[in-house]
Amino acid sequence: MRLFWERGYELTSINDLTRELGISAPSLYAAFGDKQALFDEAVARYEASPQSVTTAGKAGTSQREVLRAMFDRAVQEYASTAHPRGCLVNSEPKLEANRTQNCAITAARLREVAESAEMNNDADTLAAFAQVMLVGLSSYARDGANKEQLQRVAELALCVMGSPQQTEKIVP
Amino acid sequence: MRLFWERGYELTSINDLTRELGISAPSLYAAFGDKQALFDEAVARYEASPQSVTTAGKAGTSQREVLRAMFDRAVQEYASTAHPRGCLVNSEPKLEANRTQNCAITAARLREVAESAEMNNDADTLAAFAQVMLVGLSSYARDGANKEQLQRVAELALCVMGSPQQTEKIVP
DNA sequence: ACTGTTCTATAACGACTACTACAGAACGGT
DNA sequence: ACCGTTCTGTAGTAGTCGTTATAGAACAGT
Repeated sequence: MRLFWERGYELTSINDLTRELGISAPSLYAAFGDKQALFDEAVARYEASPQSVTTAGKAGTSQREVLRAMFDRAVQEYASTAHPRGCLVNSEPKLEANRTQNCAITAARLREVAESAEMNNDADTLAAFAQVMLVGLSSYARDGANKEQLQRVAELALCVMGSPQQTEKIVP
Repeated sequence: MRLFWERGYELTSINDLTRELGISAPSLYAAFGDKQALFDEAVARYEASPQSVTTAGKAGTSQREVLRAMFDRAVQEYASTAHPRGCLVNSEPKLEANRTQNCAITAARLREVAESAEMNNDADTLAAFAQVMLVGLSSYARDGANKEQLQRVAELALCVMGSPQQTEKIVP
């Protein structure tokens, strides 16, 4: 997972993988099938991580809070030095289907928390905007941006939701 | 340029290039040096194109108009079917330096048109936000988004600048 | 101790990579 | 018509790619 994450699919060779895993090629093929299957398992493991941005979207009770939770998680994770920079899914050309699905998941989540005051924000467009931000932030982190730089951009992006006071839930 | 644009550097082989150009490998090497040099020339040609997003940023007399011009151009170009989807520079991992430089160019342009009413928007952060949006939009287009989808996201992104009336230039 | 199974590593496969030595064709100048 | 230069294609370099056939080691059951 780490190797695919930092180099991408094409630039990660079986040789790199066997050296890193400490096993020989036939063992790798016996265990995983082929390179694509190993990659699929790595991606599945990545997406199942509790640190994933998608799972962060489950928090929050308003559209703004959902986006904030996702952006905060992205800022935290994409700039972390504990693992490769950026996002595996949002950086890898082979993972178009995953990005599209994540976008759909976000749109569904946004519809769940939609309030009358924010209904003017189309959930699909808002989810696409969030996905665009995440891909862009991942690239920005890969290009060397630190956590503070990511934070400022994410903060600015939240302006599309208006000020927090405007969208705060009004309990009757 | 077209091949690098649609497949990226690593996935474009000399064989692909010679077949497309209709010349043989030795001629290609005599003309361009090596693969990297040919790639550099292709990127230079791409960036010098009058359709480039960077040149679009030269228009506009306010920070908002500069961003709008860039986003409009991105929407127009990234979803065009006249050439590969998305952006060569913003999709290619090898071109980190180009992205960083484009970000600096945008920041400088934003400072030029800065007005007292918008000085609260830090030009560097705003340029980084624009760059993040462009990378994200490029990925979105590559993943299959059409012009209308890009347009809606770009429109939403402009909300960070407030409504047009607020930032419109006030002639004394 | 012997057998059958499971795991591992060495070594090789064919196909591809970027790149180039060399030979022949095409060309302009005299 | 001939020579020298420039260009082009054929063919090949060494290396890497993903993948696998094969042979030996480790191990459990009888």
